[in-house]
Amino acid sequence: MPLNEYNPSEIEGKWYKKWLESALFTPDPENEKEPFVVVMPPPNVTGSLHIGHALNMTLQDVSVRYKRMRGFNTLWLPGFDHAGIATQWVVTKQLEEKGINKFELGREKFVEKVWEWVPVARNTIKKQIETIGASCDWTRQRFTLDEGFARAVREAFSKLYKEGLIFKAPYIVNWDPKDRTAISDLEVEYKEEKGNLWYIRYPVVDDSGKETGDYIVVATTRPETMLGDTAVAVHPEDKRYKQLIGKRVKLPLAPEKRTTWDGKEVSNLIPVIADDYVDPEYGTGAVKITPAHDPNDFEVGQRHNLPMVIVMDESAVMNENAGRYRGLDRYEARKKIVEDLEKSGLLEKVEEIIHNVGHSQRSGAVVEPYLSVQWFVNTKELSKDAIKVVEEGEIRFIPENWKKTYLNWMYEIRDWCISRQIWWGHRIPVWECKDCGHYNVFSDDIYESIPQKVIFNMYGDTRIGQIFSFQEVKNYLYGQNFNQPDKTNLQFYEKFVFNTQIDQLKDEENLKEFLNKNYIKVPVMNPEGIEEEEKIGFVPHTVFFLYANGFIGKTFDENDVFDAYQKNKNMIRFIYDTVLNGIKKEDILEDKEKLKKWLFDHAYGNCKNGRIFFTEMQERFSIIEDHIRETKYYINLKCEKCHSHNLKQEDDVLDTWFSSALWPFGTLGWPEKTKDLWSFYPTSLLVTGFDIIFFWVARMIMMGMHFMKEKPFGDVYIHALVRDEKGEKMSKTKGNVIDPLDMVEKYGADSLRFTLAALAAQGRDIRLSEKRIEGYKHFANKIWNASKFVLSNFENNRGKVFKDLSALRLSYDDKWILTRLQEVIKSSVKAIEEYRYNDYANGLYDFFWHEYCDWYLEFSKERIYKGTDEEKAAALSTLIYVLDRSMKMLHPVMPFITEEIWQKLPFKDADYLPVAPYPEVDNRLIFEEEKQLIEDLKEMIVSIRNVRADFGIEPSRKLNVYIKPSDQRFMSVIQAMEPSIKLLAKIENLEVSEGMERPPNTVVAVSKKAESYIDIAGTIDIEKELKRQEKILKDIQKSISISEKKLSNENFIKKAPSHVVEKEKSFYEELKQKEEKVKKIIESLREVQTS
RNA sequence: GGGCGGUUAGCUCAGCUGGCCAGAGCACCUCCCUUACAAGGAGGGGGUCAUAGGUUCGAAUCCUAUACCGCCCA
Repeated sequence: MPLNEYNPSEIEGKWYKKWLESALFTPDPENEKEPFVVVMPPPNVTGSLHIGHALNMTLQDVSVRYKRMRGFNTLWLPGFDHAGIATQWVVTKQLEEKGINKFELGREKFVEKVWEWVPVARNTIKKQIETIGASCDWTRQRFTLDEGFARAVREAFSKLYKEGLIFKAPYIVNWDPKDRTAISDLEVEYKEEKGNLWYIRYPVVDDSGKETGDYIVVATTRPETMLGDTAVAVHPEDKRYKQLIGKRVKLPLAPEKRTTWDGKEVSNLIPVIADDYVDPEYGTGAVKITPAHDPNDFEVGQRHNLPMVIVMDESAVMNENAGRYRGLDRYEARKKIVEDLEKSGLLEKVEEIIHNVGHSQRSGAVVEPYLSVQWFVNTKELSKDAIKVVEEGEIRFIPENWKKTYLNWMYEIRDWCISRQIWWGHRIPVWECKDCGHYNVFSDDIYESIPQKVIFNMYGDTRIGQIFSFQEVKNYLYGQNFNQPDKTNLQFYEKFVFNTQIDQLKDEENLKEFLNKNYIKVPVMNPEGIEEEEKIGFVPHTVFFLYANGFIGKTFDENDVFDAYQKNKNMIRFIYDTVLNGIKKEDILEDKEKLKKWLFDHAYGNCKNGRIFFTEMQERFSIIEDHIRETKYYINLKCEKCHSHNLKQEDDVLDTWFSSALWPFGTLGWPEKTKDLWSFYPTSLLVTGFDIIFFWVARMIMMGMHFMKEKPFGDVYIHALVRDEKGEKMSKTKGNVIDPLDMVEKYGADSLRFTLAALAAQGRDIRLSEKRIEGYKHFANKIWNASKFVLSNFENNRGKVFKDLSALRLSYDDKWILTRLQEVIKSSVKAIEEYRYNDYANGLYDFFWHEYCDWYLEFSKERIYKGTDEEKAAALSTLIYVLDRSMKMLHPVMPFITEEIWQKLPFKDADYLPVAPYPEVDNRLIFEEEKQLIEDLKEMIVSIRNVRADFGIEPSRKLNVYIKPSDQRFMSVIQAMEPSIKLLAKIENLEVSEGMERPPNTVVAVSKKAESYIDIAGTIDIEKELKRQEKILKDIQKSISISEKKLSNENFIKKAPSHVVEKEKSFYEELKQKEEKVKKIIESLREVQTS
């Protein structure tokens, strides 16, 4: 069936579905073929993909599709990033628009809202990725906050903690006062801003604290932080201040007593200390030291053991340490303080300066260096192997210059602050014991059985609490999974998390039994409808709880109850605090005598101590059982140190990048030793942008080396940033993103992909213009129409087309295009393997358009329309052959149009193009001589066309042309190709002979292998022709002189490589011949002129 | 302040380890609706490759310096 007009939207929709149905992108880990693995950088679930993602996806897909066609067992694993702060930000905004405040909503409800949003964003993005044609394996789709990742994160955290590589410490962090969270160094953006440098006098005091009248002047850009000063530092060798070292100064404006972060009192008389850190040349040579609000000062403070005074709260509002400035915003306080200093004559001067101010990448707020207690990863330790593997070239950066960037950063890596004071993310798996203060870091290692691990993971995930109901567990386990909508969460656990069947949780009965057996039951009473005197209080509930869970037996006395209570006091208190906080606690249980009495009164009045029977008990307590609303279960977590149940999990969540750092192995099943992990780790290639080399790439390498003892990937291709037409960075937060779907709609995914690949030269930013995409749509159209031509002729000549070209009588042009094809196959492979996507795309563009279409197709027409069967067979078979290879080569970059066309071709060697073999060079189809002859023929045709244009002869006018070839060989080519030549050069009559003399009134076109005499049918303007030829001669002679200069240079002959010299020589010869020819023409023209 | 990169045609950019008098797309000019394609065809104009030195037989390509632009880190 012939093709209609090219309409991308008609053909792009259908193929993707078919590919997925045929599972072309789902590799088998047991396959013996060499693997090629790429993990997709997971897009954030914040909105939709921008053009930068499209570039990222396209480049990955080109490499992945290419490798798949080369026969690799190819896996491209897709997924999504929960993107902590970014996603929380998006949802917060959405809620604010509805007038909902997240703090009023509360953590649990807020996180629910985020979970509602995530699939919305996820599905949009997924659809975009599909629309672009990414050949990734959706059956392995993952999420950085899915069940498996939650487990992997806890495992990683716990291991690192136990190895001493994670610690909690007070430290200066970058504090975002708007979002009220710490952020990492990398999340701070510095911008140059105008500011002031205030010079402030600190009065020197004597031993008794009285001002001596001297001052020491310090300079600061942030005067409000002076309230937190605990020293003034000078350089130890600075003569100006030497005598002041050890003395004290009085901190102006500060209250007499301030309190350090850990509750100690600090006076407003602060010491002058000596430290090398101070640059005596800079400012006044004296520096105020604010250890709690400046990173450098913090270090000075550590060295000198200075107290640390925090003067602001989490929102950057001045706190009680600020005395009379308390309650003011930091900038109001700054203003006020400057005013007050001025009034009291303590402000020496003000200088205007330009300085770098740190802003939060996310919220834009000015970052406040702030002392707080945070969790850190000791990256110095982890960086060792991560440095080695890059230094030794085991991991390769492309382009290579990123290696240096990476290493420089790694050499000076700082501890990584991983705690974030937000709600959306992996909650830090640390449970602080409220009784002994011990930090318990739990992973599911504390359980033996898989079902228990599952429940623990659900708990650690905060999907269920430490106290949970059957219903909650059931709903979750049997509910739809986020990654794999056709699976339940339990099935996801089985397949992706534990890699095993979990029968004990499979149906409700088993599940209930499992819970009853393994967890402490907490009866939750229904207080309504109970008579006042029977209302369940703390004591009866506790006794029942102890009884129901077997802490005391069927028979018991006050000793049993007392002991059991004492043993489980923390747990009971915890449970009561959590689920029964309406009930008043009583101290009866703490006192054996009271307890005895109570038991006697309430439970077993007429029975003897220790011998009450169950039935009687039940009679009394039936009232309680009647009022059990439901039974909850309690996860029996205990402090490792004091066994208290009074544990509280950290509220903070982990930096998103902590989980994405595990991406290359977490997605493959780690910490389980799965087949996927075994077969597909380490991965082969990572394609990403340079903006996340530190955030992500470096951390994946560190974590990969640490946990897998092996690099996470071999090659790291760093692509350019796609900028908008103004050259500005597109970013999620700026909102200047371009929706690639618009481009797809207008120009088709193939055109968009081709554009991105063609622009992806290594090392430079891409400034994308829509024009460019439009241009490449024209290319797609060209492919379409050329194919239409080939296919329709094939339809009309089915029997005359052959797969094997060796049996055919190939003509010069067949051999030429086949030779060119081999060369292009070779260069395309080289380009793609070296990640020169632009060369790959442009190489194919040129070949297909300017050789296959512009020349070969045109050459072939004569034989197709008028040739013998034998000639038709050769031409059509070659056309089909080259088209087939071209579609294969173009497929990685233009998957849809190539599939559409290829499916219509004969001799298919696969069901679908994504799994068809990439073309290999066939040495039998290389014909050097014929290739050269056709190149010469092309030049001859162009020279004739040039004459037409120069003389303004319309293409419709056919000319008579006489050709004098320079040798016999070329003459036979002309004869063989005569009809085509006539067609291409629009010639009416063509005469060829070696002894051809220029007929009168003809214009001459000189080419390498021929002189063509063109009868332009009319008297020629001799003047004009002379001028034209003289110009040609001049150009030739200019080249000759350059060439002569080279060849006459002894050193060139001696030192240049021989092939260069040879080339130059033959080039010179050619020029000389041409010069000769042109000279003769000019001569004859002159003769005509004078006669 | 430290580091990295850029400066090539009017615009957007290629040009890999130095080797045919520098290329593409778009834009521009001329001619053409020739049965695959006007989303096309044929032809054309346009650059002392930022500047100044240097290395070399040979430099857009390597080195040094300068200017301007951009990015990253502190």
